[in-house]
Amino acid sequence: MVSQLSRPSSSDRATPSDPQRLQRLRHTCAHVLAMAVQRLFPETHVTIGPWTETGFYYDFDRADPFTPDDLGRIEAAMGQIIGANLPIIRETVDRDELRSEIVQMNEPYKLEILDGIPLGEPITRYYIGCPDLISPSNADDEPSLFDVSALKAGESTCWWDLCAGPHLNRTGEIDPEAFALESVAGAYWRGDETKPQLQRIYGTAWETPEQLEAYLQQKEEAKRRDHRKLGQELDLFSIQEEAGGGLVFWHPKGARMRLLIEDYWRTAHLATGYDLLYTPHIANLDLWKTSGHFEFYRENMFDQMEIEAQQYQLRPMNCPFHVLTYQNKLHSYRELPLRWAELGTVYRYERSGVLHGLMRVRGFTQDDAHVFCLPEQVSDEILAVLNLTEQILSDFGFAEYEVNLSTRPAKSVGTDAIWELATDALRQALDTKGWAYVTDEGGGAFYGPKIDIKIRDAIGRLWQCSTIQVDFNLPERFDMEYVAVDGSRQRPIMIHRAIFGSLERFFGILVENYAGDFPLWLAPVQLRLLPVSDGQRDYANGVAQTLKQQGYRVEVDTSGDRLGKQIRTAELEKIPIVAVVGKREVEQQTLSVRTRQSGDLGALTVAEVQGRMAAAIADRGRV
RNA sequence: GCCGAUGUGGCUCAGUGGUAGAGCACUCGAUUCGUAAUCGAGCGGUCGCGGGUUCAAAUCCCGCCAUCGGCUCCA
Repeated sequence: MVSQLSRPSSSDRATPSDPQRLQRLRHTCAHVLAMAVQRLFPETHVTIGPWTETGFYYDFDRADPFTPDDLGRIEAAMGQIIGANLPIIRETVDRDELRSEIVQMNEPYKLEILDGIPLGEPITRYYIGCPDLISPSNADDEPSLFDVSALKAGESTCWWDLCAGPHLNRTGEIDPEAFALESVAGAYWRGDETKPQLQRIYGTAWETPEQLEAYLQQKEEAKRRDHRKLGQELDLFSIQEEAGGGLVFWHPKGARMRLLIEDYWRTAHLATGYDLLYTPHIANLDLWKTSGHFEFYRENMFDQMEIEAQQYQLRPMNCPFHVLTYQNKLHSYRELPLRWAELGTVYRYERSGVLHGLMRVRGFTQDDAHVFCLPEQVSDEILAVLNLTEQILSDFGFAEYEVNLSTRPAKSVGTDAIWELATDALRQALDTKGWAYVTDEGGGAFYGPKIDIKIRDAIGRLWQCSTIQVDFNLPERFDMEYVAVDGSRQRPIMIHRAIFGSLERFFGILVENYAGDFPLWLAPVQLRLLPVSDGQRDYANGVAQTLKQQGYRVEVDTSGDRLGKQIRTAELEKIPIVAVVGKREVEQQTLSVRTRQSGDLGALTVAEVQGRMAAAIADRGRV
């Protein structure tokens, strides 16, 4: 038994292998964490602790909060448990025996879990360091929690958790250099906010220290790209306490970029058969009662305001306005499909704790559109939306997607026939497009099935932006009609779709994707001219004027700083191209060009610079 | 909304009960300069807001607001 207490040798730790092993490892880490916590804080109740994408967590019930300091102590204790290489033993147990044991231990959450296991299912527990296997002589040299001789009477090194498993065989199989505790957060028991709030300790765990290092670097990279940080540094936008949380101020540079995005979007839509609408940001509350939002979406709506004894509502969505526009006259089947798009600003009440930079705000602009069409047009319209989505997203540098098709949920409106028609239309469009997708059975909205598209960014993260939804509800509620071939009144099908989703959010994603280093066509300032000394200021201004007249975003550094400083400033502002203007350049009527992408390009004429910029803009690339 | 953390000049951050600090930015002066920081001076803060304790509060206590990490929710 001595070997079981020895420090783990490197051979105990497997080299990278299968994902199941990694999950076991992470799950075991969660147990080791819980064991360490209960050793250090015996009054703590345990609950659940699963593995996650990057590690593990365990939820605890304890009156006092865990401090960052505690985290360090817990991590050290985990290191000791791992160092002691304790055996992990699975035991199938009798439900009633275990029940009385849990009652005696006063672990109410475990009791709830046990009682939730269906009768007849095997019940297992996992021991770490079964006391029978450990004798005092085996204690390690250095005093530790698991130095048995240091234990008080009645204490043991043994710890167990009710758990289905699976786990590693010994704690020593965890590489002590490949895990780390990350943070403490509140979490509700069973994810239900009416239930007690627990303290969740998050950790990360990997097979090797190198993998841990890579993960930590990825985290650093994400931090470096954080749109909130870059938004401040590059002076793109702000969110101000005085105005309120979740309300975005677009600064000149951010606004310039937004304008470019909007112009691109409008052009693309007009070119693909859309018409554009502008509709109000508030409307009579009755509209929202008709649409059903007041009943079903109220918790996300700002409070109503009273205007001359009428209730008005700030809009959380654009769709009712587009429906009203449709209702303003009688439509023939010959007019359909109607494709109406609007950069529609909406306001939604979000609980203060969920606000997050540009990603989650209270006022935002959707690149919304609604297609009103005949049933037989649905499939083609969906396909057209998919094509437009691909064109737009790829122009912004996103070429990889993950697609979900969500089908009819249990609670829903509409007939089987119409659900089938719509779901088939979505499926058929995806098949024609040739996109692989995952079906989320029952994941659709109550009013219709939908396709969601996630884009993968430069560091591999997925962001859900685009959504295409078929809606049977609003046409019904508003009694929408068109006149069919036979003169009868028929109900059109309505498709909601957004490609960016929210301009604010998409802009945030762009910032993170490019780490603020935008391709030339999006860069708020494309070229900055740097005069070496005051004598070149007029020439620089002249060149800037010429290029500005051609539509380029050009400015002259007016700081009076030395060249080195001007270059440093431009680099920090991530300006794609700088052009040094000194005596030489003025004499030869050239610019000495330096780009972020390619470094020093030497002396070029203004026409040459203009040509290179035009080429880079045309292919949405860099100089 | 809930749990925890944080909040000090425009920005990044020192300052744990005794006269509010630094760097950058900004302004002014000198320098007219060749590819990532020229030198000097100056301006600038009721220390998130409101209350309380104390002779004395950025510092201790209470409430609120905002931000950050999560939960829940979601574009």
